[in-house]
Amino acid sequence: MATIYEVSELAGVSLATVSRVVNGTAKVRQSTKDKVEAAMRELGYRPNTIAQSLASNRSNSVGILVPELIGPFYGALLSRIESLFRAAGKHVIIAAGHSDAELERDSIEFLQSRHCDALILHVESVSDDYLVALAESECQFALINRRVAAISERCITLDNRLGGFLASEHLLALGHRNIGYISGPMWKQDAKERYAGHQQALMDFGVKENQHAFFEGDFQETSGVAGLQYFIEQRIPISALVCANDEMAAGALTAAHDLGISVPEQLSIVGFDNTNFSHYTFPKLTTIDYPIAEIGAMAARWVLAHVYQKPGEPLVSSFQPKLVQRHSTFAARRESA
Amino acid sequence: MATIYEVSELAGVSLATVSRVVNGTAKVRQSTKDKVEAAMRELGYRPNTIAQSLASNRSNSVGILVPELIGPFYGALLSRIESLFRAAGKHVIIAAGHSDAELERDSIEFLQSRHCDALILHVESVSDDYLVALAESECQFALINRRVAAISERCITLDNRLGGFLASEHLLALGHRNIGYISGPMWKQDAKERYAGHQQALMDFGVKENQHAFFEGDFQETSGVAGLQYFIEQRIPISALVCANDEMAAGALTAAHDLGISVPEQLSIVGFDNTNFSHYTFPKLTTIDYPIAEIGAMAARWVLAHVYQKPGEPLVSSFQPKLVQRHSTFAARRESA
DNA sequence: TTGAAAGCGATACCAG
DNA sequence: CTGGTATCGCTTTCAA
Repeated sequence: MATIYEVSELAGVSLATVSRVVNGTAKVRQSTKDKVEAAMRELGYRPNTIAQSLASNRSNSVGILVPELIGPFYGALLSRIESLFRAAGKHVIIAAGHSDAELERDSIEFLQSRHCDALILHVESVSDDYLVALAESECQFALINRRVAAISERCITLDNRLGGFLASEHLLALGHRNIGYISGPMWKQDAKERYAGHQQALMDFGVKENQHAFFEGDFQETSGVAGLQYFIEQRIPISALVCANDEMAAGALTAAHDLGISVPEQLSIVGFDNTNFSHYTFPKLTTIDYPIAEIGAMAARWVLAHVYQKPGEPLVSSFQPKLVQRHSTFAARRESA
Repeated sequence: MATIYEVSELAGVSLATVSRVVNGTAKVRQSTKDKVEAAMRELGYRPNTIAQSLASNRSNSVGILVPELIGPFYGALLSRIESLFRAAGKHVIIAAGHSDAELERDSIEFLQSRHCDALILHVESVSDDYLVALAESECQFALINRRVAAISERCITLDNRLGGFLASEHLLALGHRNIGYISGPMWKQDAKERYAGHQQALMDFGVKENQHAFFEGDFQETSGVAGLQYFIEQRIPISALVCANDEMAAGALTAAHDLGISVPEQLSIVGFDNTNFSHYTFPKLTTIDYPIAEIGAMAARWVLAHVYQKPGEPLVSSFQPKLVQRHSTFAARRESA
């Protein structure tokens, strides 16, 4: 591979000049520029990104840390982020944190050791303090799906509370009064907020929450089946069920089939996230749309604007979820029936 | 961040010596080594990977090119590959080719410009010749899910033909004789092979293929619904349906529900891939397991062995799919009934 | 076993 | 507008 040195020689100009035409960092006379470009073409020159990074102290790479690479959720995020950065000539380095504090810290260090210009973090286990400290070091990063007050200008989130509210409001409006709730792990911020939204909706409709109609799951399918089984065994009377994500909703749906409970006639179910499989279920899942790809895109724009000085459309830091009504929810039977 | 220079000064040794203890490239007296390590610890030294790359001409990064980041399939692949390389101190740079020849080539160039030490390619549109030429350049890469004779030592594949065979054999053994087939785009190698396996099974059972019971889909859910609709409209009599992937099977399942066809009683359906949502469907999908994560792991091992001289377990280049029997298939009704 | 010094391929500052 | 040159942080001969 040709180096900048060979190009400068062939074009009969200095190293510095070649660098200028490559980067467009300063004015160069058109005729010189032409010579240089001809030389570059002739040699098939392509700048060595590694050398560029070392000299410029910028790696043109951004690190992305998500909980999992597998599963229906983060793919959409990564996909969007990758294509945006790709178009900007940056590349993404991807790591998985597996919702484990130590692994998350490791991953961040790993990404930093790779000299990423910026990070996009979707972390759940690491403490707020850690993130604040990280922000105080010279590390540039955007935080997804988590709001930390001290660094809120870097946070891009979904209004999870509103999402939880919408899910339950939908059911309440349909006439349901006995609503079960299968939550995510309550140590996770989003799980907590979604649940808070649920409670808010109950309150707004003047419905008293049945403390027993709550089951703490783990966002996995299996806890969806466990949750529904629990409610049935405990004879908790419910005509509707909100699950804090689609996986658990799918699990509950399966359990309902197995228990001979027909959905939505006997039991309405609503999920959360609108993952790609939510319309593969039967009946198709009513759920809350989580615009994860948009959020990823926004994080990418944040980086482009703050780190690469490429301002684009204005940044928005909070997104609104909305209800996607499909076939797993149904009007409650009249009590008089 | 401390540099190697500062470490050498603090430890009272030369740059070269520090480099030696960092890389273990040569014997260093234990006492010197201790001094150096103490100094490194004191300064929190971490080598600058960019400088290492420039000097050593190795980037410790491997590029992964897959068709899509989104969707249920490649996440599993990426996940496994990432964790294997991470453990080996390498990082992965990920790009998407979107099944488009130009984009695939672009992506490969992009990855090369990033000076990846090796690539792992899952490409479908680029020609065999291109890949052979690429192999003849100095580029190191492993090819996933595609067999190119001239470079077969770099190929890691699933026996798609066997998979197609197993799917249809299962149905035939269940007594089905009118079997519809919804294939992937026939220009894709895997789609062709799966179909060939299907034909083989029919032949083995002495069943004549109904040419009209074939529908060419595009591996997307929508073509699954289109396919089943087509068979029904054309009044092609089928009691079973094999779909060349799970997405299309899920689509066919949905269509069956909508058309009032009960699965599996009136129609058995088998998918292919065993994607993570295949047990969210109702009934749960019988399918062919595609050990995509294992295949990814093998590709990673190939790279570790061939590029980084870290031999591990022996390499295998072809994987066997197997049938995963769930609830979407059922014995054919006796003809006499 | 250790040190000195020459790169690796760019960037960027300082003159001219 | 262009050239010279120091520099980025590390690896890798070559000698000692």
